[in-house]
Amino acid sequence: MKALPIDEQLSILSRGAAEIISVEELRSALQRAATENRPLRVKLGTDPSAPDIHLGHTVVYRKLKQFQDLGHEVYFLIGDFTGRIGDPTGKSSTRKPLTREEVEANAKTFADQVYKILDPEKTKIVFNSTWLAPMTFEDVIKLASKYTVARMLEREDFAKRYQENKPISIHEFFYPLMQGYDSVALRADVELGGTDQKFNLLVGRELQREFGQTPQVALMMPLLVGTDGVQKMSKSLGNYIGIDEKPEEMYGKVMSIPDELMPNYYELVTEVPMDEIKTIFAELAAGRLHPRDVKRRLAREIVSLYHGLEAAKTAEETFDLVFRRGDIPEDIPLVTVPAEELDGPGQIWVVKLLVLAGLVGSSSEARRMIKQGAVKLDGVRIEEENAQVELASERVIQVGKRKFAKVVPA
RNA sequence: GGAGGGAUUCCCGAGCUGGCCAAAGGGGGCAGACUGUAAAUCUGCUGGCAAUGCCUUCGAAGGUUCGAAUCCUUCUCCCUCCA
Repeated sequence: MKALPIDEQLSILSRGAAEIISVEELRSALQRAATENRPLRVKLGTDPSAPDIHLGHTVVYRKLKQFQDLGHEVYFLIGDFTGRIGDPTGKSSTRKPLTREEVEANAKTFADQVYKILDPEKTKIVFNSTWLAPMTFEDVIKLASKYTVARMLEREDFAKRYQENKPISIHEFFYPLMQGYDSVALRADVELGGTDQKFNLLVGRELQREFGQTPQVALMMPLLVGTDGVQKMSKSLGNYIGIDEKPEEMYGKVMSIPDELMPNYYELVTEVPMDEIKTIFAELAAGRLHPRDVKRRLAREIVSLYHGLEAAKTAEETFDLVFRRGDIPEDIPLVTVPAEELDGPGQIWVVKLLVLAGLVGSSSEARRMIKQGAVKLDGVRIEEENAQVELASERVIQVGKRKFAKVVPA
């Protein structure tokens, strides 16, 4: 393994990290790996439910990739067993166990998406049911005996619930234990996770020590803030940027983040070198760079990571066309309007046209949009909700700034 | 086991002396203006329907009434206190 100087490795690995427990241990682990010519075993655990990877997830995946680039091995752990227990949020106490087929299907989807970032050659996908399922009740008791209730209650959400007299099921205590035991089973040298995983990562260290292993280094990455600029990125909050999204969509979403988020995004989800990032923001602060251009660059960087440079450029052009000049994008859905929907030769009611084009959810919504001046046909605003419009040949109808459809009579 | 409180539209939360309730207010979302694309700000909209009317909606099912989110009965679920 041709290793970079340890300090250089450390600086790469520390980029964006919220906390490393501890930096010194990481340094000696890297040192050990270099002298013994043995790659570090880097673990990341993930939920087995259907994956749909967004930029938020990629923060940790990028970190894993950095380990790979430095020659280390990644263990991408799918918590298929853990998933049957339910996570300790108290709410979704029990989940349906996934079938073997579902687990495998999800694993494949995961792999497809994760390999957009990770190097398949250096990635091992593992399932924790492999070692957790065969454990006997006796094994479990033994494992449980290695941790105390007091230490469990250090975990913030447990402590809070305990204090507020909210129920904590015994089985929830096993969640951190299982995750920790995964580290033992994998003999992990490093475990990555979001800051919300701190407690679990620390349990891993504790258990490894109990089992006579060198405790793993816990490397925590911050949770990426979503496009709303407030809450963490998550699919259910709708403030996410999926890595499978179309380039145009992705570019637009990046452009919509608040300016304050830019440094954060540059650091966590692009490959722009730290030095350069510092320069960019120094220039920005000095007023020599326009925030818009800094954000354009960010959007280009992100889109090209997942779709390539060409697609990023095209997305940028489309974006400029639509938003800066108010033109109509090139690639918009074409909807054929069936003849029976027409009211007369080449005539149709706008409201109906909007519904058929799929630009609004109901005719009531269509009326509202028209009243608010959001509807344009070939760039001309429609003012009257009962308007009949001509539809003899292809026309472009638009709702708001970004919803377009080409409509054509059958 | 006993006593009490609650379930309202996407979310939180008023209403609950029966009609003026498609249901206050806030949040979120959407749209318009402004911009740099955003953020911030201001304004408007925010159940459905070829629509100054009609239909469905206030945990579920029944009932009282000309008329029920509002009153009665049963049921389901949640919470608090006592044991």
